[in-house]
Amino acid sequence: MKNKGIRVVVGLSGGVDSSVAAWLLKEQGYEVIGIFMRNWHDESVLISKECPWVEDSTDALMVAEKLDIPFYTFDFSEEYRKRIVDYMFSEYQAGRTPNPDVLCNREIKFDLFLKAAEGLGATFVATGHYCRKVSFDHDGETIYRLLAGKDPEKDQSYFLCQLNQEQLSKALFPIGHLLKKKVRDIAREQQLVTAEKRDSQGLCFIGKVRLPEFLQQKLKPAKGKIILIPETYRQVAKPVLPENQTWDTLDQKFLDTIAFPPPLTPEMGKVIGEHNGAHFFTIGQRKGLNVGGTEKPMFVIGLDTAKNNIYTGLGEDHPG
RNA sequence: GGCCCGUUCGUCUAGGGGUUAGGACGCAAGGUUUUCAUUCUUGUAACAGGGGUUCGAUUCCCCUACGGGCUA
Repeated sequence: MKNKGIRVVVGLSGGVDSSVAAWLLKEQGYEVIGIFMRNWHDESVLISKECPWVEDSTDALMVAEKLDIPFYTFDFSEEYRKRIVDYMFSEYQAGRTPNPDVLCNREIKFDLFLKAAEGLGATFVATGHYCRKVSFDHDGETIYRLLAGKDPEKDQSYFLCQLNQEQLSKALFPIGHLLKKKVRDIAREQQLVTAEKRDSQGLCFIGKVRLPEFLQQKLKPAKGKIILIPETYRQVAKPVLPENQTWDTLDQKFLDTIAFPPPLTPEMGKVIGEHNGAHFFTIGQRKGLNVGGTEKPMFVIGLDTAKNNIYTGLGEDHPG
């Protein structure tokens, strides 16, 4: 049988996707080991009911039993805090919006988890991500390329964008070529307990949190100004492509002026409210400003965590 | 001190003798989304106070309070 004797460790989250991924691998003849990771212990930050991980780990175990594969639990919570959560705090502190789950894949699932899997003698690590991997030869070297999942509604390739070739070479994504509906159909056919379970949301391994409350573990609230920038603030015209230049030949200076427009300043607008800390907000955000009475909804268009200012604009088509 | 005008959900406002007092923004709860957001759906909430007139006042009249206009 194809793939016989090739050992694969699959991360079982307790959801449908990884359950079906594990089943597919087994069908394909691999020697499959299921691992549940628990990387977060503080339930108090969660929005919904307590201890979702209990149910998740039980479900993962039941799936493993159903498939008749070995099952273990790993705990990387200490490293998860250091590498992912601390990074989140520092990015928000700096007024930026991090993507912890992208980092989580690079640092946890395809680093610590991958190494642990290799320790178990595995050749590959598999997950229930909706994305695909292809390979081709270039100068005698095998190059791996990450592709979007086939289901356009569920594509998760974005979360794996920071994997390097080494990591990618060890990765398997068994459900990337399937639609979500098909995955659920398989789960039902195989009578996996996770078949009807709803999709998980929020931060991977943590869950759905109220961001400002979560961040307050480390970041202190501080009153600051909300400044409304009028739609007419921009004096600079839209950048025009210089003569006899194409997008490929543009010099760095020109690109920089497009990519980094001059920062917003308080003088450009007027103070219309107060907030509890610019580092709790993100550009594009609408909710949470607590300013009403405007004709159109107000969005965050800029953050200055040094001055603790939030810049806002009205409506979707504001130049900011 | 005299003569005018205004006061409606948290905010900006629509209405004008019988309305479920409408909308927008905010806020809240759900749905979508394995980041943060976005988005969708539903919901919450008001006639400044006191007297009249009237079958019926948020609406008309008077007074009080608080804001804007011409005048010793």
